[in-house]
Amino acid sequence: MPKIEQIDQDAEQLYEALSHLVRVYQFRDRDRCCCEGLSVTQCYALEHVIKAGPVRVQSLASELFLDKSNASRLVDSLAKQGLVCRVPDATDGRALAITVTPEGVSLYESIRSDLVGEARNLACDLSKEARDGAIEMLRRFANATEQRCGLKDFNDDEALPTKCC
Amino acid sequence: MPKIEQIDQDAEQLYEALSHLVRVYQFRDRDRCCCEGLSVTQCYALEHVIKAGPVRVQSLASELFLDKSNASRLVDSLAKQGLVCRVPDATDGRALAITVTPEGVSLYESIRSDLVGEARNLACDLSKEARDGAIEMLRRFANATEQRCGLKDFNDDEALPTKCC
DNA sequence: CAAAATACGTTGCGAGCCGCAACTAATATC
DNA sequence: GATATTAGTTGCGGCTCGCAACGTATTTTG
Repeated sequence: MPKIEQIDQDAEQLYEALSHLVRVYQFRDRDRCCCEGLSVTQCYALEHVIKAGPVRVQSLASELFLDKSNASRLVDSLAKQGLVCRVPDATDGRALAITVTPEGVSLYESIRSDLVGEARNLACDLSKEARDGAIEMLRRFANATEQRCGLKDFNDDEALPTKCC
Repeated sequence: MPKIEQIDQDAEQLYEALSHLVRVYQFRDRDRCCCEGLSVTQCYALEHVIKAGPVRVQSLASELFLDKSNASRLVDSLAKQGLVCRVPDATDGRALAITVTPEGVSLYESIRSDLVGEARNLACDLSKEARDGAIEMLRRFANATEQRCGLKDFNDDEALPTKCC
């Protein structure tokens, strides 16, 4: 029963696989052709506007780990394509409510259904336990990386991260 | 027995989790502080030099999906830090053999063991089947994205990709 | 063998995305 | 009402990227 060794071996394979995936996605972003002419960042921005309803620039910035200046420029680019609109906020004259247009919704739905469909095809022959394991690992990797890089809100004022990121 | 619906639901969760993970990694790259002062790209470049032995600039470029000009600049940055060396290739006077220095090896081993250790900690309480599922899904996502983006070598001259990427 | 074509790597250039800082306008505080 | 704070925009410099032009070395061709 080589249990410990088995886990070490799996950890190596997880690292390799994650590493490869991230590398591929870096290219995908670089090429700026994520889907339907949107960059990956634009795609996430659109997603956030749709999911979080009318949204402030600052909310978009923190969701995408961007400076507000770039969040503003990102809104520019989406607005120029008619996917979102800048609407004056009713309760605060300084703020804007970023809203999605019907074109934005339908484009996002199209992208999302493509990608969910791809995930479905890739996962459909796996057992339920294997699929659940994959979902869980993806979440844990994301959370661990967020924490390692100090992105998380520091709700608890514990010791600083031990590593620079 | 809601089998189909279960798979659809899992596919959505896979998409969400992958999406989140990729977003976090995009930030991690942006901050240029992947590990020990190396950017993610530099880290992958170092890894390739170590794994593939003395290597040409062009090989590095294709491994990282980069133009050879940027691969050359990447070698510059690693050489400046004393992690790799440019050695004239014995068999071809035009080419260079990029070799890793002892400092490069030890830095990479340190980074790798940190990340493999993190993967181990994140995966150790999962069942074998769940871990295998995670490894398999990461690989499939990477391959699917490569193919969708037209990165793969087109060994088979089948029809072109149906989507722009 | 000489000339042309090809291959390897470097550098120059412009484009895009990034964060920081300065700015305008609106709101909150006293 | 004066001052401080907040939301968002714009200017700036930095970094990475791909493309194109270049120098050098090799391979191909006549």
